[in-house]
Amino acid sequence: MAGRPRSFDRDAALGAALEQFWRTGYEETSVAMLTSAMGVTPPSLYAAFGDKRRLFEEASTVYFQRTCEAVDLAAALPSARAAVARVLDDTARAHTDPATPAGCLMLTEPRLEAQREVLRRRLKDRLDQGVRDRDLAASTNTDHLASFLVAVLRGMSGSARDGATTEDLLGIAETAMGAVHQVDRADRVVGD
Amino acid sequence: MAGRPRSFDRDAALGAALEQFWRTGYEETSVAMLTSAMGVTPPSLYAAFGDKRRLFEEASTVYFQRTCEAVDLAAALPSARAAVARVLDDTARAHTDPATPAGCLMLTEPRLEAQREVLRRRLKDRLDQGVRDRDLAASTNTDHLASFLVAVLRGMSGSARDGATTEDLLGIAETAMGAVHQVDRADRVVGD
DNA sequence: GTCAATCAATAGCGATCGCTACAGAATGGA
DNA sequence: TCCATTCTGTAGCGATCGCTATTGATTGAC
Repeated sequence: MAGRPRSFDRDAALGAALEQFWRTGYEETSVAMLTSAMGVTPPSLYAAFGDKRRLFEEASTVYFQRTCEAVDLAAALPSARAAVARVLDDTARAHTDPATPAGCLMLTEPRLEAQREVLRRRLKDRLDQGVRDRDLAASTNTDHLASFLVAVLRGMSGSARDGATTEDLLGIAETAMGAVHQVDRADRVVGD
Repeated sequence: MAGRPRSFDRDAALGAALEQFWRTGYEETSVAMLTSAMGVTPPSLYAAFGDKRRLFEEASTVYFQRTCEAVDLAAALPSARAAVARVLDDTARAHTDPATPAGCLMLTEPRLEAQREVLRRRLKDRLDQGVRDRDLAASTNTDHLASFLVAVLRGMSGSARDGATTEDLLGIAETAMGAVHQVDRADRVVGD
């Protein structure tokens, strides 16, 4: 029944595929690049992962779950403002980590729109909680603010791909924080 | 000396190429897609524009000049804050204009990094002028603010490609404005 | 040891990639 | 009119694309 065991570590190969997709994006990554990065021949790749699209989906799911864990960790902070600051700070550092490709696969890859919407939704939920906790102004438009934050994160990812440094991204993050508790100026003055 | 005249309008063909590049990006746009969009056969394309890369450069230069004109128009507004608001508002509308592809070629295409840097520089110059005019706080970090604005514009472009509406982008733009004159909170309170 | 099952590697499929050789059509100058 | 020149379209170049038929190697079950 049981035949010859596979000669490579599936998880390690998946990780290598993720890094390649991360570095060059879905369309620009050829199967030849993947097999080279994974140390696997094409038939093994297709036997283990189906096809290029499914390999990408599996790899991007790993990536997505990592991202969600980081966001959940930040969301656990006591105030919405602190949570947002943490997400922005983490992102600035992660996007320029020399140990990984620049930028963020989830924010850069066109076909991961659904994951971006999930991220947006999580941010909005945390902001809504912040409004209930009264650490954000009651008049805060959390929809706009969440979309704004995703846009900033995405912009940071693009800047990182263009060669921005950690300090550049931290500057963007710090500037973006200026928009977080100031959606309604009357409330801001009162609230402070 | 003069041989057979070309049978197509070069500028019109260039415009069609621009739209195709705008819609699908450089790498994802094949020469076959270009010839189809331009109504021209491959040899005519190569005779008139050199090769795919040079055609892209010519088309993106047209696009870049249009963008610069719009930014210069906004920069002519009396206050830096008004200029930034205008750029954000224009961008929100342009990125969702049904007459053109969603998003912005200059902000989305990886190989147009140099143009993004020029845009960033123009924004920074206008912000510096705003500091000199005292309509921005003296402590404003115009480098960070300019990088932030490019990141937001870029995020808006990506959101538009994901299907965001004009209203979505206007919400992002409005939220981003909250970060413009609030870089230093002490100055903000005094200044208002 | 034998066999069924599962893997790995070579080699190459049809399609598309960016690009061009070639030949015919259309022009202005002599 | 005839030629040099330039454009146009067909047809196809070599390379790469995503993917797979085929074969031989390696395993556990019996």
